[in-house]
Amino acid sequence: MPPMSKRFYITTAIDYANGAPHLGHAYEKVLSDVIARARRAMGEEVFFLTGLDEHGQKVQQAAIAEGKSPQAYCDDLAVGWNEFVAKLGLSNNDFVRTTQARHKEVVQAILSKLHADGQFYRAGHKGFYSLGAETFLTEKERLPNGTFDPSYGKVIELEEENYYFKLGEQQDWLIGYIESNPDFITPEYRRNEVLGFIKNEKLEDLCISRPAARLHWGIPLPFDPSYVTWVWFDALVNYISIPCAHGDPVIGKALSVSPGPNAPALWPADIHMIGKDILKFHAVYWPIMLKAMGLTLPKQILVHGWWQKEGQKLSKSTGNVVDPVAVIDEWGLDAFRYYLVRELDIGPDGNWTDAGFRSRYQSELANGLGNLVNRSLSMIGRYHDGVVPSGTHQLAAEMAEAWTTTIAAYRSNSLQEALQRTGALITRANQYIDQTSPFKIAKDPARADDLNNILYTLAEVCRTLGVLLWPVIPGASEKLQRQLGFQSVNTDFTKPAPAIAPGHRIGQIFPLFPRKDRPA
RNA sequence: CGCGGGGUGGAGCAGCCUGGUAGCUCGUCAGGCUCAUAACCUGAAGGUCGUAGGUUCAAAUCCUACCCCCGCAACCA
Repeated sequence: MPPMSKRFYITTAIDYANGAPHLGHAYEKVLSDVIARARRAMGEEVFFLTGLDEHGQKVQQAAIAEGKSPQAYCDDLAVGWNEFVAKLGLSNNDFVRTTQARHKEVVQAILSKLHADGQFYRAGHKGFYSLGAETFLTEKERLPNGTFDPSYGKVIELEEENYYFKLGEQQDWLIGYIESNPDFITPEYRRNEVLGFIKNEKLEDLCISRPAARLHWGIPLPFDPSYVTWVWFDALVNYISIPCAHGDPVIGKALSVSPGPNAPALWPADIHMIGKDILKFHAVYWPIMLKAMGLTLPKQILVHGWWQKEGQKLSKSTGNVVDPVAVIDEWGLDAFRYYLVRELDIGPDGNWTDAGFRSRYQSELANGLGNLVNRSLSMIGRYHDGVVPSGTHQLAAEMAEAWTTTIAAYRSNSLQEALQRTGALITRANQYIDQTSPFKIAKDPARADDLNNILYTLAEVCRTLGVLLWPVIPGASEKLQRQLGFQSVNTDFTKPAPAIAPGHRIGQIFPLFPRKDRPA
């Protein structure tokens, strides 16, 4: 066995276990999955991690409200989230839950190490505390007359001691790091946002504990069990606790844990995929935590935007939501994944419209890709008894162009562009059919060679489309390749698919994306 | 001055970093084709690229100011 090389390690943020999954969760997971699949297609070994953040006050309260123990509450939720992951067709290699022993052990090991290193100190804080919301209130929440909104219930002045992480005086090196690593935070405007923040504000030390008397649903501080760990110090650690559990040597060394045999090398992460709402935690706190632990920083924090629905903010209270499961059930997983990737580049906010979804499905998937494959294969069936003829590839240049540019786009995480590049080949092939008119040539036996060239060319184009689209629409890619008569699905970007052998017989033909002209 | 994003033909978007014929999907109009999922192809109409200045031989793209829309604002210890 060759030594395990560094794998491409990609994570999603872990979702907070206080409700059902929605479009935003689906989006981040699909983007990550497409990148993970594309990297595998490029021949890299990939480790793709997603999971659940299960500690915290809201979870504790929700559990009490349902009359369950917090763990039972989380266990029940985790079942639903795992079903969701399967529904999205994710190719994740693990699923972390922060209540798992393998995670908690690492969090405690880190806390012990940092405590021993003198990174923490204990101090008091005095302020207004809401008994109802179980949180300290700030001056911003104070009404002009000095009182607080009645929704906070009884508010008392409280003084409390907690543990703090020495975050201050850390910003100089971080500024330097971000400035000298332009790809660390992507897109660029998010990087600028972080730089603006840490240049203009003094970093305060970070409170990393909560008294267990107030919040017991958390990981106890190993050096003071009367406190539990602040949720972010718990949640962010999942990115290294799971590699550690798999035996990652770099993390093992930092935490003095010996790696197992055949342990995969994962850290540093290649991509942390996150939403713009948690940028500060990932771009400021997390790097400082890692440095304190003696670990290198992740290679890239990739920040995606948020969806609106019909130009309005997604909101449960107004019912302005997109239910990913309902969309998948109605339109299919591939159509759902395709729309998310095609409609919105990673970074900006996007707008989900039902009309837009229907339009992309109809024009690009059904009439574009689906119909091209269908008409191509149907002609091979009709004019050549379902056997791909040998011939000259007449769109070789265009196909090579699509191949190269699509893969380059995947490599730079420009997923939207990847689909546009592939789409250009679909358009070109449809033009080609019209220009060459194989359906006319087929009537003239003297032009059999011309016909063979066309049918062969179309078969090659269709197969290439199947390979290039696999990361985004794996289901349709597999169906396409099966219709082409291939038993095993080609998902290899490292070299163009081998020329279809003479005598190759296509499979059974059926529409890849059936049109939906009338309500079902 | 809290932070951030955006304003590109009727709709939704790309292009902006690395200035140099304004691109894509849909829609509209007119043709063509018939292999195919009433699909496909061609052509046309339609844009002062938010406004005003500036830099430049040249600005959607760089700079400045302004207007308008939108999101975020925390377990804020």
